Amino acid sequence: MPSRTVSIKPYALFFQALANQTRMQVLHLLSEKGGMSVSEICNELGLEQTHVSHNLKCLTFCGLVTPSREGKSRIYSINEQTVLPLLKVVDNHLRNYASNLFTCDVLER
Amino acid sequence: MPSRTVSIKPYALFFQALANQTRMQVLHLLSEKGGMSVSEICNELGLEQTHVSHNLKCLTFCGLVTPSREGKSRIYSINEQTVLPLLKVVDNHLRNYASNLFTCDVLER
DNA sequence: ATGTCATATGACAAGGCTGTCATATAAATC
DNA sequence: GATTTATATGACAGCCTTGTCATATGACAT
Repeated sequence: MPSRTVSIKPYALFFQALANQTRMQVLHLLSEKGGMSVSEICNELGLEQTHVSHNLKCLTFCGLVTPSREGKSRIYSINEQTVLPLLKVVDNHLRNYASNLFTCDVLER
Repeated sequence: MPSRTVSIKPYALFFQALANQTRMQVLHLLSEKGGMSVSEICNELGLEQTHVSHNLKCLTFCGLVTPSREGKSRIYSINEQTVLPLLKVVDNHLRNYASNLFTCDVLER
């Protein structure tokens, strides 16, 4: 039995939100170009609206993006305080310790 | 079509390695107690050996842990350079922006 | 209030991941 | 080299996640 029980599930859930190409694409896009409406994201990434909306809901739920009304549109912006340092750590990791991830489709186990 | 195509897949794969309770438990454990053999990890977490080995392979593949022989055992240690800052960012995020994740089982979407 | 534009929601099939079982390999001791 | 101990690998059923389709809601203008 674990000697000190930290609640682990929230961590796994949080990372699950990031473990998806579409959601990572959205985060990268928003982190580079700032707030965007759903349809702008769709156009930029060439993805369907419902597809993007579903994934934005997931990102919103995890506090990674925040929507704000602007007329009929909803502008989504990233949580810079979290996303920017996170991407920085991962950039560094991929470069230095996990370059193999660039040439594979599936996780080994 | 994306105006600037960054390779996104490696990011998603990397986070996928973290999007699992067992693997998060292992990372937390190793980050607190240092290097451990597979059987020690099993005992600490109360998990089956094959289960742990499978997940250690995944973590190793992603460069999050590194094994080293010690007699018949294999000692696994975390990549501190990545894991510690990563957990710090996420700790902070969960506290400030995603406390809802503490009381849910499934990601909303 | 009706129409239109923008976005969200619900449901579901297809595919992917997880944990477990059975089994293999690797190192050390006898 | 046979045995024991420690860990790894392969296969597979069950579950979860994904993207898509059909449809609903919300805001604005007429």
